Amino acid sequence: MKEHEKLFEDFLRTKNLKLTKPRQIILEAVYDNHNHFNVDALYDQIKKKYDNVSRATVYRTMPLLVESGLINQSLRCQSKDHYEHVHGHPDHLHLICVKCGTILEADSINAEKLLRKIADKQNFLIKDFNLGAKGYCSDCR
Amino acid sequence: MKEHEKLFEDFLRTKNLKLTKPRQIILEAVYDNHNHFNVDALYDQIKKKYDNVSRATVYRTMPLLVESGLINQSLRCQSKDHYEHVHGHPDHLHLICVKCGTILEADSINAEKLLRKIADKQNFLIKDFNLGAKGYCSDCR
DNA sequence: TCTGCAATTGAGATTTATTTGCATTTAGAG
DNA sequence: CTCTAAATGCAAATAAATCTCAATTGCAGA
Repeated sequence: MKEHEKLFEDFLRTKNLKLTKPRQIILEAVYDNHNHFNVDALYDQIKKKYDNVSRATVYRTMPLLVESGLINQSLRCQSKDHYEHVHGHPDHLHLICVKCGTILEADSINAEKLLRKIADKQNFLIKDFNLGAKGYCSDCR
Repeated sequence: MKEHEKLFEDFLRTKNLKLTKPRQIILEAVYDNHNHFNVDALYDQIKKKYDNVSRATVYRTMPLLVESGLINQSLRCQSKDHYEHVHGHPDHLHLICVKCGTILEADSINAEKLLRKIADKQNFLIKDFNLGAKGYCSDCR
């Protein structure tokens, strides 16, 4: 059993919930995604391999995955909720309390550096972080 | 004319658009909100003072306000698009190119410090920043 | 001030995302 | 194997966001 599956099962157990087939399939699909995704895309992806997981189940599973800390709800764009799974990658680690759900930030990570990285790769998505000042960019002034 | 109104008008002019009554009313309502809001709430707020601005116009104006840099689309959501207006407050400054729309981050701001501040005030909302690691919080271990 | 045109609007219809109700099925403890 | 709570699929219901279109408005130029 993969680690994230184990983690999810542990989480579910704490709430008297079960790791069912559909939930396994959804989790697997989530982990096949290495970028942002929305429920619709995830559903399509799942439907290619299995044809018996309903959209409603996917919708019902997302909040559980978020609460478990395995995925984040990332930006909402195009009128859709977007998610991304939490990698083992240092830049994506979370400080999540698996007992009470409390998440604390890691003090060893330089957030500014990370923001720059994100900014470089994805350009303007960093505006959602509320850091900034108005003006002109070098190309425009 | 208030400063933000002027800024919005300038922005609109660069796109051959006009600062109309409904847009003024919407902008005013946005600036009466000192926290997050969604279109629905904004619409209700407007309706209390004026009864002739349609929901469609509010929806149509939001992207313009975002593009102008006067408001952000915020991270928080419950299947609704959320916004907040950009204050003059240092923690909320944006580096927005008003010509081409390019936004650059301010290098003098310590993002980590800011993240901590946000974390302190709002607790777990920082998870949207994708910084973290799993574990237990001091209360739980 | 008047005219013409592009931009804008309101109202309602429409599309799309998300949630819910319910009968049926499933997981897992005993 | 049996029982029960949890989970599912389907379809219907909500709710959010967008679009259509006829009517209106703002503004540049005569």
